[in-house]
Amino acid sequence: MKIATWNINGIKARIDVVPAWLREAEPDIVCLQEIKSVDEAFPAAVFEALGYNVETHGQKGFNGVALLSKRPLEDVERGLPGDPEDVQARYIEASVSSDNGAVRFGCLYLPNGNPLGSEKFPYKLGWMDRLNAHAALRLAEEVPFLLLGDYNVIPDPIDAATPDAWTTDALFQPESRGKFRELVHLGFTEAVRACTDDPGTYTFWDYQAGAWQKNNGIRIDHILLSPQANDLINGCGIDQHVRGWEKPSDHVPVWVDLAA
DNA sequence: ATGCCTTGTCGCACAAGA
Repeated sequence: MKIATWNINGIKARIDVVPAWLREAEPDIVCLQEIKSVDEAFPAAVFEALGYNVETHGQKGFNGVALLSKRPLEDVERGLPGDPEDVQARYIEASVSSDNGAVRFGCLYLPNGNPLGSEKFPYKLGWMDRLNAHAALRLAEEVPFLLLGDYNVIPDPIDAATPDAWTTDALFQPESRGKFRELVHLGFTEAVRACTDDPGTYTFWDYQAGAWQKNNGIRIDHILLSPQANDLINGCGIDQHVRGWEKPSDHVPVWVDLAA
């Protein structure tokens, strides 16, 4: 079972590229972020025609997450627990049944947090605290569980082509990196780093200043595996070539293959 | 240092992204 995450930066603008990648990669489950669409406007029929079940947690103009799955999506939960006042659509969670039992997964779009000094940075850190608390509860269930998405965190200097350029950015602050590390240390395996320690392994390249052509990227889209999910892992990958397609998102798909 | 691009918005410039 291949399960992927991809920040598509707007479903309307990516209505050709996303199906093209689905046909090529044939993932079983896809976690989409930044659909920038309300639920009613999400083009579910396009994906249903490709054999996917669709669940969305949308918002007008910004944010928004969605799940595509060839197997039925069960026990869907929308929104990150812990703050009823939070109206930003950044989290959706569901389960599928497999030959090796149920697999549960959360699709997240973690706040960017820039600029430092604004209210956006503490919002990011608070959101991370809520994510970590929720993740701890899921880990205690001792079942296959994955947290996939755009974390907006550069974990380590090796995860940026030019780490010095990010020292004043919310994505690379010690607080952001520390909370991400705390999350992993709850007991997750970070899939991509378990598969490769190669530098130059990025998932995002800015649209500006020829970042893609220069491979001036960062690695901010991650897949975390509970121990029970990690036991099932066959491999993982980053479909970097998609960044070179016409009208691309600035992020590319990241995926894991599970024996499930 | 700033903008570099791209997206969505009841647009005719702007906010937000990372």
